[in-house]
Amino acid sequence: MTEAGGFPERKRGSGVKLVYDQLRDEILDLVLLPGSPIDEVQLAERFGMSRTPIREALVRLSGEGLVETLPNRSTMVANIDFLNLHTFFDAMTLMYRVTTRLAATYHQPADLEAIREHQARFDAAVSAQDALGMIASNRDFHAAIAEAGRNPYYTSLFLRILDEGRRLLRLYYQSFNDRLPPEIVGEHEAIIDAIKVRDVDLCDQLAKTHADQIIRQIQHFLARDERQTVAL
Amino acid sequence: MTEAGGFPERKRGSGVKLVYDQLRDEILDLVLLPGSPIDEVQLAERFGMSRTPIREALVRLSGEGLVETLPNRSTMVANIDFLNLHTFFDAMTLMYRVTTRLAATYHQPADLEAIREHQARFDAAVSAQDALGMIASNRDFHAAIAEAGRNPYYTSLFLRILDEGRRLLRLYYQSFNDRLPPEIVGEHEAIIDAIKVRDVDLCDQLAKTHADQIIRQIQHFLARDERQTVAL
DNA sequence: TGCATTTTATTTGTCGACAAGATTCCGGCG
DNA sequence: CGCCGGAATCTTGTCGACAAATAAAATGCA
Repeated sequence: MTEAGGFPERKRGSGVKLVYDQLRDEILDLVLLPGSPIDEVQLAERFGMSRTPIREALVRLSGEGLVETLPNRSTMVANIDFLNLHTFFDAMTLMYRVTTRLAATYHQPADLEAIREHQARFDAAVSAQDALGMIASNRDFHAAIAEAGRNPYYTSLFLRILDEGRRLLRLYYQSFNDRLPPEIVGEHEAIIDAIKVRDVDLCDQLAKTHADQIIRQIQHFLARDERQTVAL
Repeated sequence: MTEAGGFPERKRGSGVKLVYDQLRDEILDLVLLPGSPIDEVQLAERFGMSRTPIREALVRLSGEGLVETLPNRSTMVANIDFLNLHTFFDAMTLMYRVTTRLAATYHQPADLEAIREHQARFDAAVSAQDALGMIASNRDFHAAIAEAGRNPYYTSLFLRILDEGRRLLRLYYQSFNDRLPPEIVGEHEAIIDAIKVRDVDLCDQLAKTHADQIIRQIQHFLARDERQTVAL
């Protein structure tokens, strides 16, 4: 399990970002399950560095709500609050709408290219029936739209929501190995077109429909999941 | 300047919060001016602790955008981006509206009391012509409304926006020693009433008017400030 | 004198160590 | 047999020290 100190040399100051990115990915991909404790010493050994940079990465993750830390007690991966999912859905819908509207107004040519690129990747994931790829590229697609809207306040909240959503979806795909509804591809295309012709109202409407679609999907999974849980 | 080690004994784990709160206040109150560098060693001496907790507090502040940190270089108090104030105004208006609407729907009796308490404090500050007290209690007033709305996603973004606004207002009050328009008191009362009777649409409308009022005020200050700057 | 380069000094990022809380384990007592 | 309290163990928060990276100063050269 442990290794003979064979760690790649890393530049000064890169350690925190490394462990931050890695931990973040593992949390969002549910490699680290919600509620599971995080041991600083263990991480330090794993990454071959001292506890200090690990600690800083954890503080950052805590700031983004991906990790919960009780004073003098172990920090753990943030739980998913199933009881208040409606607040999540509400915020998600609003952010979908607002960012898409703003993208229609403020986007520049380069933005459309970036958005199309992510959509292509999403399309490829759909063809390959790669559920996890779909989840990731769907997130990137909407993140690119938010970027095009050029409002950092919205973007930061939206990114947080998208990540939380990624975690949620991943939870269900992991359990049931399911697929996202194919309508989503077409909806993405429609959104791109609406952004391109700068039709704000259409963007708003499409974003709302799109959000509803995804929410319905999640609720569908959730209902199924509850049935199984009860069955046991 | 330096002291003979006479620091109040503090509990283990309280150090970070102490320095975090203190720094945060000083940043928002413009005691620490935007763009001014922050010296970790100096802070460590000032608070009578090692650099480690200082560092953690700075990382937290950086996560909230109150501090900007370049790798291997000095961290400094975050600048105010005057060129993109419109994104700030846009987000502020939306958050005013959304949180007030949600408060109308989800508030409970205790919430109204808290809101009224902050409004009373705001009123007192107005009577005392205490501009800084007005700024602070205005922020708390709206924060309490957001809390009553019970959507942590909105609340966290709104708090960040309110703090940024506090810094902006403080900037102008510091320069001109001015007063907020008295209409605000009445607007607050109207908002409280609308929340109490759970009139969502009225809340929305009042929140928008209120946001416009404050934005106009800030822009008014900003225009004046530009004139003075040019005059020099 | 002015510019480029080396040297010094300052500041940050990381480390290992240690002590305060917390947790677990264990034995004593009711 | 179960509950309580203390000892041992583990984890976290904080510290001082050191080395890399940067900034500042000093030196050399044109």
